[in-house]
Formats: sequence, structure tokens, C-alpha cells
Amino acid sequence: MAIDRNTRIQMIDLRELKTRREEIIANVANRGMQVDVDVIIALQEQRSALMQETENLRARRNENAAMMKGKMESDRRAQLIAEGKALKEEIAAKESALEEVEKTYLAMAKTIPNYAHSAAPIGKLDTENLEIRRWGEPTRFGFVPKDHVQLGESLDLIDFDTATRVSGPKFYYLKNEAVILELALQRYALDILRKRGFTLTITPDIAREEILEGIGFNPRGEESNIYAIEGTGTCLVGTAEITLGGYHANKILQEQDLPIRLSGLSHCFRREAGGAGQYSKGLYRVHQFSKVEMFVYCLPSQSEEIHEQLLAIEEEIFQGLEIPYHVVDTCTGDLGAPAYRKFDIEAWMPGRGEKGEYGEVTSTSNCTDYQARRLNIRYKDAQGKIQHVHLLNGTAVAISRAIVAILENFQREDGSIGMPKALVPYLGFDEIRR
RNA sequence: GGAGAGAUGUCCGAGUGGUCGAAGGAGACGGACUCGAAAUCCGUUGUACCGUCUGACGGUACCGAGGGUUCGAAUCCCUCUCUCUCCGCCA
Repeated sequence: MAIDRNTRIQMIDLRELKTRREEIIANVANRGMQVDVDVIIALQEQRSALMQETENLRARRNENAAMMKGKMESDRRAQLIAEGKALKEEIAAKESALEEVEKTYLAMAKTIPNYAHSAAPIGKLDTENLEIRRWGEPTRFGFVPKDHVQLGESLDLIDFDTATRVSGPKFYYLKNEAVILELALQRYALDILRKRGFTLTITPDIAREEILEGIGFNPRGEESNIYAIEGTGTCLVGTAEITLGGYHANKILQEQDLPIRLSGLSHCFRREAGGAGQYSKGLYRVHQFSKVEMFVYCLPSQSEEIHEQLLAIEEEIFQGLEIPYHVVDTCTGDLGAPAYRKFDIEAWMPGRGEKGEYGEVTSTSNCTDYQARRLNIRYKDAQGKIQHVHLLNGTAVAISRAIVAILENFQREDGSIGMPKALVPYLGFDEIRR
């Protein structure tokens, strides 16, 4: 019965499936994904045909029922009832056939990724991302620098061992000045966002599975990075992007209210299943961290410009922290299904790898209408036409990774660590020393 | 956690199984009146999908969600979710 309710669950505009077929096929290939577009088109046609047949039958049923409103001879009535019963069976059969086709159609259609920006570099691996800008030079030391794990231990700032005993691997206690540093970073970022017109929020750390799916996360299954909470239909959020995107789910927004800029401070939980490896130690990849996230709802015509603005804010934040970084334009294979274009900031981390490396600290994506379609977030334009909004997200500061960058870049030969000037007012101290 | 009440369009709110996509009111929009405004009067005012000569149109679905009964369900039955009130617990 309620089949067409599910048709909302789509990502790209499926009405464009046939008209943009070549483009979609090329995009799937550029992203290194496997989606058989022609099978989906065939299913779409089947679905449409079955729908028409079903609807015609329903029209006849309605007509038949309407004829029985008044009084009539019992013979006539008995005849109409018999016809109605026959129709009912036909409809049920047709509906279940339709449901079958529809299920497969939608399941496959959901795997089609968003279109990609024409300027996004084409490539499969993150090593094919394009460096578009570099700020500052990698920090040089007149001594052998330590990594943040050593620094955190010697200065009694981070305790991984106890956290492993209490909570498991990839958890940590922040201690002493590191606690103040976390809070200072949060406040520093929030103050900048407030000046840039964002509404500040602290979001729930738990969200419903539908919302996770709408944003494009996969709440279930082996490969899922998400912690599901048994028996509740909810999950621990992987990022406030989820709760900020869910904020206006199923709403029709007013054009004059756009763009809506939200920032969210939340904990972020990642299972990182099977994520052990070279960079598994330390704060870089952990099960729980705090993050200040930016999220924007806007008109389609605004999204590219706002994407640049989000990147500019991220750069402002890291320049204020005096941390050398570069910006990469993420290649098609590394975009993920919802993103149309994505920029990452990778900060210089002296303790990473042999001689220091850049490591991702922020990421900002323009998801165009892809998430909005799933979350059913629309706006009414001047002509009264209802259209999907564009959604963008970006990291203001992921605290754990920012701490990695600060500890490693600001370390001194005597083992103490200086602090970025911009943070001192929030910290109440300008170095960490034992 | 226990007990009870409820969920209808942008909002409030009515709705004996057929005449209900849904009364009435508010709001919004358009128009009349006015120098202008208020008041008054008239009209318009949901979304999605399928089809189409893509234009106005035709059809189907939607009264919290899912299922059932019936020739026919906003209306009857079952399940779930959410909201409110009271009690308990608690930061």
C-alpha cells in the first residue's frame, strides 16, 4: 500500500537517470565504483509500467465502491460486491509485484553516487588528491623531535594505557593542561564561527538510524564505522554533521531564511574496525574525540561560494594556531558517495612517519542536493516551487588531531611545549613544562 | 519505571464506514473599498508519485508510522512511535 512513501529515499534525482545516463556512468567509473546504471533504468521502466497498471485498477475499485453509495436492488449490489472482490485480488497481486520491483530499484538506485565537480581531480586513491595551496613551511627542529605519544607521556598529558584497561584500545584520558587545551580549542573555534554568522549548538551524541542513513552513513553491517546501540534504533554519532543535518530533516524551509549556518560541538564515535596499522597509535585515529563542526543549508546557487567560505574559515583557524598545512582538492575516488567536491586541510605533523608528514585535520564537502534528497529537506523559491536545498559541512576543529599538531609542532628541545598565541587567552598559560 | 489522555492540512480545530483531500476558524497571498491604512467583503491557499500534446491537465496515494477487517477506512481492529498530565527516580 504505502509503496510510494519509499520513493523519497533516493539520492541523485532519479528523473534524470535517462537524460544524464552517460554522465552518471562516467562519474561512477571516475569514482572507482561498481553500479550498473542500465539495469536501474530498466527497473525504473518496469516500475513505472506496474504503477500505471496498479493505479488503473485502483481507479476502477474506487469507481465501483462509489456506485454502491445509495440504495439499490440486492441483485445489483451483490454483483458490484463480486466485482469489487475480484478487483481487490487483482490489485493485491499487482501491488506485490510492484513492491518487489520497487525494492530492487531503490536499493540499486541508492548506490549511485553524487555527481562530481568538473574541477575535482580524477583518481582512485588519496595519493592522487591535488595539492592546491600550501601555508607555512614544515616545522624544522635543531634536535630530533618526539611524536605526540612520547610528549603526552613525558608531560603527563595523555594516558593511553589506563584507557585501554578501562575502555579498550584507541581510547585515552586527557590529563592536566591537555584538558584545558581541549576546552580552549573548542572555545577558540566557536568564537570564530560566531563571528562568521554561525548559530552555535551542542548537539546530541546519539541519533536515529534514519538520520544516519540520510547523511550517507551506514549504521549497520561489518564495514560500518558506527556504533549502534542495541535494541534502540539509534547510534552514537560519528560527527555532528549527522545531528546538524537531521536538524531540519523533513522540512520545507523559507528561501529568505537561507543560508542557515549551524555549528555543532559534539563527541564523535568511530569504531575504526580493522583500522590497526601504521597510524593506529596515538591520538590520530581513536574511537572517541570531540569536534566542532560547521554545517550549512543553502540555495543551489550559493553552494559553491559557501564551500569556499568554509574552507577559508578552516584556514583561518589553522593559521591562527600557527600550524603549517596544505590544502588538497580530493580526487573522485576518495570523495565518498555524497560529496560533489571536497577540500581537506592536512596539517604538518612532525612526529608522523619517518621525518614528519601532512595529516588530515579538516575536511569540507559540498554535498549539493544529495543528502537533502534523502533527508527530505527542501525550500520554496520565489515562484512557489519546491526544491531541495544544498547541504555543506566542514570541520572547524577536530580536537584530538589539533592536539597532535600543536604538541608536535610547538615542542622544544628541553621537552617543554609552547602554545599558539591565539590560544593563550583561553588557556591561561603559554607553555607546558614539567 | 507505573497510571491515564492524545496525534487530522502552515497553525487551531470538527469529523454517524460511502456525499471527506477532508467542515469551521486563524494566518498568508490576490482583489474590491480607501488619499493611505485599519475594519469589512470576494477569491486563492498541501505534498509526492505515475502519465502527458510539459500548458492549463488526467490519474493514484497521503488524516503520527506499519499491518489487518471491508465491495468501500480519517472513521473499526492489532502493533509500534511520539507528545501531554499525574506518580516514582534523578543531574
